[in-house]
Amino acid sequence: MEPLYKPEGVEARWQRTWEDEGLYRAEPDDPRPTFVICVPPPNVTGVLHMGHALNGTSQDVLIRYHRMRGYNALWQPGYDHASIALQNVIVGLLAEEGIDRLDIGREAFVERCWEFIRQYGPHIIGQFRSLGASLDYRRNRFTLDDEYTKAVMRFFVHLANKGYVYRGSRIVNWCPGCASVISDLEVNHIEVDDALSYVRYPFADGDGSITIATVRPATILADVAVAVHPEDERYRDAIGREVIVPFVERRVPVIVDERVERGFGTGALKITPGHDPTDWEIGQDHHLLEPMVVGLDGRMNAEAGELAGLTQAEADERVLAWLKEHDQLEKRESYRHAVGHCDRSGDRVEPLVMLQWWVDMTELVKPAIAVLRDGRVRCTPEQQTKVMLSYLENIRPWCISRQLWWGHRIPVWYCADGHTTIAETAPYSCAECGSPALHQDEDVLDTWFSSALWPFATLGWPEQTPELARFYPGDVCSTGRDINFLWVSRMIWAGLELMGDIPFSAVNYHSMIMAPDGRRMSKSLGTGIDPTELIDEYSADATRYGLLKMSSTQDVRFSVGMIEEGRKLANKLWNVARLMLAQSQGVTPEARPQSVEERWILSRLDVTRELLEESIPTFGFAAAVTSLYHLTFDDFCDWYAEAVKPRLYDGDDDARATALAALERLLTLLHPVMPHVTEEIWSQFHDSRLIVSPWPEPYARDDDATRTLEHVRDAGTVFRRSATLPAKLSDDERRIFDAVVKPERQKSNGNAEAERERLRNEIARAEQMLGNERFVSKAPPEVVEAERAKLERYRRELETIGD
RNA sequence: GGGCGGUUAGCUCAGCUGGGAGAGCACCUGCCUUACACGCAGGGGGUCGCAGGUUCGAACCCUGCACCGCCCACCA
Repeated sequence: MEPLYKPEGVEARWQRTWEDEGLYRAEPDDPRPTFVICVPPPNVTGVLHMGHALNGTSQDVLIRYHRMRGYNALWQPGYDHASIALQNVIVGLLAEEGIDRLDIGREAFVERCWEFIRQYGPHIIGQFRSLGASLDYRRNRFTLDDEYTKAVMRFFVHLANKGYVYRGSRIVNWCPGCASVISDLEVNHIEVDDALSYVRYPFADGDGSITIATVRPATILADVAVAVHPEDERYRDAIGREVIVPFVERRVPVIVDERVERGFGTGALKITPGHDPTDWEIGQDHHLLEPMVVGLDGRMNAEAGELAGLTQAEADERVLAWLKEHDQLEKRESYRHAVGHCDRSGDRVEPLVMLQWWVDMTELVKPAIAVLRDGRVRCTPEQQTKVMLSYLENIRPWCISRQLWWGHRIPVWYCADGHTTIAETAPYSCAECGSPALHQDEDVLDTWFSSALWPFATLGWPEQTPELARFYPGDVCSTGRDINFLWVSRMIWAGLELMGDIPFSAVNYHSMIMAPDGRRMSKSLGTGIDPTELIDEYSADATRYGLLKMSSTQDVRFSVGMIEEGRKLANKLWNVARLMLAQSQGVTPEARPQSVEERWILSRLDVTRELLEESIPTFGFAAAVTSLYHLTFDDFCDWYAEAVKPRLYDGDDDARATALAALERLLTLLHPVMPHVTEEIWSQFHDSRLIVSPWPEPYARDDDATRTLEHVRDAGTVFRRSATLPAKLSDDERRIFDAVVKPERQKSNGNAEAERERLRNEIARAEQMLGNERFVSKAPPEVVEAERAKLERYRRELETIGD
């Protein structure tokens, strides 16, 4: 064994070995209790990013921990077809070749997508492997596999049969860049600088006018009414009269609606149901027409008459010019407001009225609301429960159709008479008229429609497989907050609807790792840090450690120092193992503690075991790795190893056997976090595999040993500062003292006076507190008692130092 | 506009239900002591964002303010 731990080669070797020996596998006929993690399937469009690496590591810690604790632990890999994201990637790749997707057609385009999947799908799974993720790689699933597609079709038909899925004409978010509608959750509201134009609409009877405010003058062409608030005194006389829409000079009514904000603009709102969500809702209630003057390309369409073909900005100019000419533009003021943009393409979203497929959510989410309320599904951090609930309680219809080619095609067929047939597989004839001439809906489903089924479709649903029976419901879903609504909430209600049970009982939201400058890590900003480079430079073990240390509940800035800490830990472990193994050839590990430091380290190991048993299942990974670091450096190496070293050299077999037993226990505790280096060391003195070794049993704590060690530590501190060896040390204490505290440090004695000063101050403070009657009477007795003990100790120490 | 979180050492962050301000890195001093210089032993460094309040006692609880970040959102 080399003095410097070199992870190159070691990690890949163990990853191969563990997988080849089938140690990652979970089987349905394994009778032990199950532990199942639902892994967010990464998109195939990207490489592993920091979020994947952090999430993968925390899940792997959970899986390895539960595996060691004797669970039948299933962690199943897979990836998502990422309908809109991948389609955009392929469109971009084609564009580089100068090809338009419309030129090559749907079939060829989809084939290009599959080529991409075949090329990059294994790539991202391979990156999880190099992190040491102990997924059951045989069970890899893809959301567009035949079996999975069957589940998606069953889901759609199920919802349609229950009346939740319907086709309807509603206002949608149209993304001109993606040439598709998107759901509300895929819209980002971004602040933009606009101008608010105040426009006079003359009354049709020629008596005066009413002024409205708009940021989109060109949409005036599609106005069907002007609305005011029912209790707005200013407009009481206007209600029921007609106004003339400028430019198109159309007569429209003045209506009342409570959704109008009296305080905004003039308190009068032009109603354009074809191009604004609020207006659309008002239009629905008042049975207004929904004309549209903007087309799918974002330009003015044929309905815009002489403005047809212009961009909206150009059309705005033309309308404003007309208004000025006719003295109907009262004023313009600059105005900053949030406007919807497509999450994928960044294009400004165009609200349009279109015929699309929808899921009516209100009833579907009720069971999900219930399980979140009663704690059957718990979130960490728990504030997220409230966030999720407020989303579900205010849920709106979900638009699930997309005008894309890549994805699950909607299982709906139309005949020439316009009848609709909904079926899991292509029907031979129309369900209504029997016509065999059918054509399938051209659209595909929202990619998240299939993701909602992930926890059970990956287990074989709708088939009743042994896997499904054994591994559903699962236990944990670990993810980022960014897909809370898109994915997590949908798995919960879909699981309850289709399986009649929750998909998991705990959701862990990991922190977001920001770039060192505090900005979001992103490829486009150039702030991304590639975790595979960290693995190459620092090892997977060190990267895992560092990421876990960064995984607090809040968002955190990336700092390479955490990873370096992990590398140091691996190296430290390697070297203390080197010491112990070199001294213990042919010795069988067995805890036969003879001395106080041995009793003490076994006790310390057990304290840490208990701490890990509390923190790991509750996702407190940062606390877990911190305790492991201090256990290894401070307790195991700096105190225990130093103290026991002389006896190892002396050939004390009890000390050697105990050292190996303590090392074993340390490796076991560290294995979930740093699997490779611990397995490598383990293999130096075992034929078995650490990955499947049992988690340590509780060990009787030894408070006496702890007290002794603390006494030596205190004595050492006093000794160093005073250059005077304290008298009353027992034999055991003196031995540890000689081994660890090292007498030659006698020279560093310059601080004796400063130390006396400190102790005097402490004594004065404690005396003051104990002299405070209200403190003594009102503070809990144990606190007062502790203060008395401190006072005693300080006085003793001051005496020990002497003058 | 609504909601959530943050502000602690030069940097990145811990600090659980109120009771002696912590870690890692960086910095300074001394050590190549036969496991480890990716190390060992020590050290300096903080008005816990600001202002009030509750309490014997506040980084922690309450109120207000400032700044930063995130999520949600149909005031045109």
